[in-house]
Amino acid sequence: MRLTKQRQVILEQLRMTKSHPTAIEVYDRVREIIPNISLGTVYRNLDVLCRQGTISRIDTCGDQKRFDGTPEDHLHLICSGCGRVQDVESELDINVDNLMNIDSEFTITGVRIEIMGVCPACSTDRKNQAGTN
Amino acid sequence: MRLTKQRQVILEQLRMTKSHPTAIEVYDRVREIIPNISLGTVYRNLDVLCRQGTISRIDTCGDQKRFDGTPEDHLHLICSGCGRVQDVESELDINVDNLMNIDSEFTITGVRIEIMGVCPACSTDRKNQAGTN
DNA sequence: CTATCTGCAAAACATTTGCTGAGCA
DNA sequence: TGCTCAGCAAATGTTTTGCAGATAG
Repeated sequence: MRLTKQRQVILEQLRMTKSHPTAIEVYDRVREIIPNISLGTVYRNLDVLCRQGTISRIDTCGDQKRFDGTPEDHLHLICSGCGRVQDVESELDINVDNLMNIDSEFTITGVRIEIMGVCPACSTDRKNQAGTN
Repeated sequence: MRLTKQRQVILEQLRMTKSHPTAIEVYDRVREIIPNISLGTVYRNLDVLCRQGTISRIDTCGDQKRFDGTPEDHLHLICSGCGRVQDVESELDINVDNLMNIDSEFTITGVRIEIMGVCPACSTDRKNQAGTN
């Protein structure tokens, strides 16, 4: 795998931010450094980095996928309004018992747990909307 | 809200199946009864029925959304290969403690829990692929 | 040198929407 | 009869892909 300028900057920008940007948000950040990079290149590199395990893809947060520069195991807090994702710092005490008792033809591989919430921006929107009713 | 033939058949087909079909799968089933129904009508009705709470939408199972005719609270088992969704019959003992201890500017509203697995069809695919390597 | 990668543009795919005519209540 | 709804087709938004030229190793 070649370390191109494009791939380098994409990974760097993803690691630099605490947010979990969409492909287009990554594109916008990277364009400030490589103005003529193409969106296709961004998508292709995000895909390669995911396969490699260098980054991870969150595809449970709405219509656009989001990318996470730190694939280490941690919980995500997802805004149900806009899909924004935040890492959860706090430890969460979750007991998942009798997972293996599930009766199905599927091969069980694990559980997916995500915290749902409303981000400050969407919270404001909701209040304003309520006011105009 | 009017009870059109189209709306009636869409809901009926969704309730009739244990699978959690995508919009296009619903469209295909309904077309056997109303051959000239349009895909737009299917999407519009699925949307209305979701807003109403009559059905529910699962949008965490891949690129296509899936629809569930029984919106009562139950767990989903999702195939990580193809996104197929199955209801989980067994009771799962899950303790989620200190959810409210999460330190964030988000307003926490709940937890989303899904069981991940591989369905029989994808399991076979995987084996075949391994064989050809 | 050459296999991999980029930029560009077009294609693919799911979903939404505008419009006009149809049909439920 | 009036207002909601259906069908059709075009638009939208995200992501993927084909191709020809550029470049890392």
